[in-house]
Amino acid sequence: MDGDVTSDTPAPRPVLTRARIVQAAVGLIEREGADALSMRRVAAELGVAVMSLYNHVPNKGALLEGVAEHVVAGLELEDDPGEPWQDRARALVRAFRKVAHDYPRCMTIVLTHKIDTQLGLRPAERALALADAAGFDGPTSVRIMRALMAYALGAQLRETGVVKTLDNLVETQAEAWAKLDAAEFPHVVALAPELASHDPETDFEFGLDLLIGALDALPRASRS
Amino acid sequence: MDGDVTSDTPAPRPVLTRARIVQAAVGLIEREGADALSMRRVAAELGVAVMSLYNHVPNKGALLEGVAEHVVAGLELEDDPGEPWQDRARALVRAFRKVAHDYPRCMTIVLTHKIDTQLGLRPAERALALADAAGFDGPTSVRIMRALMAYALGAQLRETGVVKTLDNLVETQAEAWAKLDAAEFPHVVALAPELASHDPETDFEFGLDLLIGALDALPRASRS
DNA sequence: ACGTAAGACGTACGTTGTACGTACCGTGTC
DNA sequence: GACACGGTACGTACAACGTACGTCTTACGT
Repeated sequence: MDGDVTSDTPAPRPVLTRARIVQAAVGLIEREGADALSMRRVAAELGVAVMSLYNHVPNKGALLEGVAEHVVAGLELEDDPGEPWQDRARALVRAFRKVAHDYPRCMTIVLTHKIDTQLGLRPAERALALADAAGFDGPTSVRIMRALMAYALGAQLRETGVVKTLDNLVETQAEAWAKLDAAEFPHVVALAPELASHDPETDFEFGLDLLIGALDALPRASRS
Repeated sequence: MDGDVTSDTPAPRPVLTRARIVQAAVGLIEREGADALSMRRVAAELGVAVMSLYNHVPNKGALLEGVAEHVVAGLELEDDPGEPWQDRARALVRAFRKVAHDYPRCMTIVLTHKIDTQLGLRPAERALALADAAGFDGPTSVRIMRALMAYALGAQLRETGVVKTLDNLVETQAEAWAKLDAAEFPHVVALAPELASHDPETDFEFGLDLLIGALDALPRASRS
């Protein structure tokens, strides 16, 4: 009566695999935060013993790398070389924004673990391709890529709250505002409402337009 | 003979204080990495028992916040309102670069822990002040601050190698280059030398000039 | 001189990552 | 069909971790 379990569609549950482990880890992190991730919790999530995980993952660090890999694999990088390069650049940076929004609590791990698959190179390739299409020479293209990456990264960190410092405390502790003396932080106090009201979308696009506009104004060999 | 120990300059060694604990933690992190930090190691560093730390720090999380606080306190934010705002903006963003260079391995912690002192607001205040000086209105100033922060953050993360992913693997694994097929990553392969040769200084300034130039070109109420 | 509060310390508990040995199970090879 | 074998699941065990709790020493106000 249990013979048909071995059909051509084996029930995915009992089969333990690296992909399933990573997925469970990602789910756990998104639900309870990166601190809550432990090999025991992941094992419990999958209904297996702790050490069974080590048949598919050498250690916890490798699991975290797997998580980072999984997240960047979620980058939707469809590209239409026919479009103007400005729009392609926007789409690229926005793809970053999307994954960061989809996996907010995984971002810490993505940022602190390297990705040794070629997946990590896809964004770089895209950025270089469109810089090339825009008519920039090699070295400049590399710098453009790095500047775009830097902005995409930083903006996303701020928005998802991975970076707790800087101006993020603004919205959380309303009572702290009272203790600020306007003498030391006049502009911060004066612009309190603007600082408190988050409109990440336009904030993000503002900086993005700034950068792309600057790139557009840059001299280059061939104009489109 | 030990009476003069209680002079006006008490020997800093035996006196256990929060500042000394934080400093030891920072030193340990910079020497051995953030993973090596543990309450026991810090205590050993200071030659005290583990639980003695808890008289000055409620828990490890608070210690990490202290570390983050210490690092941002190192921001050298001298400012001359007389200078053109472009130069002031450059100085501000470069201050970020400097601390990130001074405490590279602490950056992970700085980024993932909030700072509840007013120290965290100093950069924001500076950015808003110079945006104001440049003649931008309130909401725009806030956006400018956020864009500058985003770039400063992202650029520094890339440079210090906190972000292991993206294009950082490029320089480390020279053998990986061979496995890249030029069909999938034509631009990456073509620009390999440029990608490998790191000139962080000019990379950083390139993006910074891009941003500030774009700001300069932005319409605003009062021109300087 | 004495009570009191603060700080340094030791012990102990629960949780973590993982090294190691064991048991099962499907797949060639005779 | 019997059998050895490689891969996988599992349980046990250990060192290191964060920290709650109780104790002891010490400095100080009275």
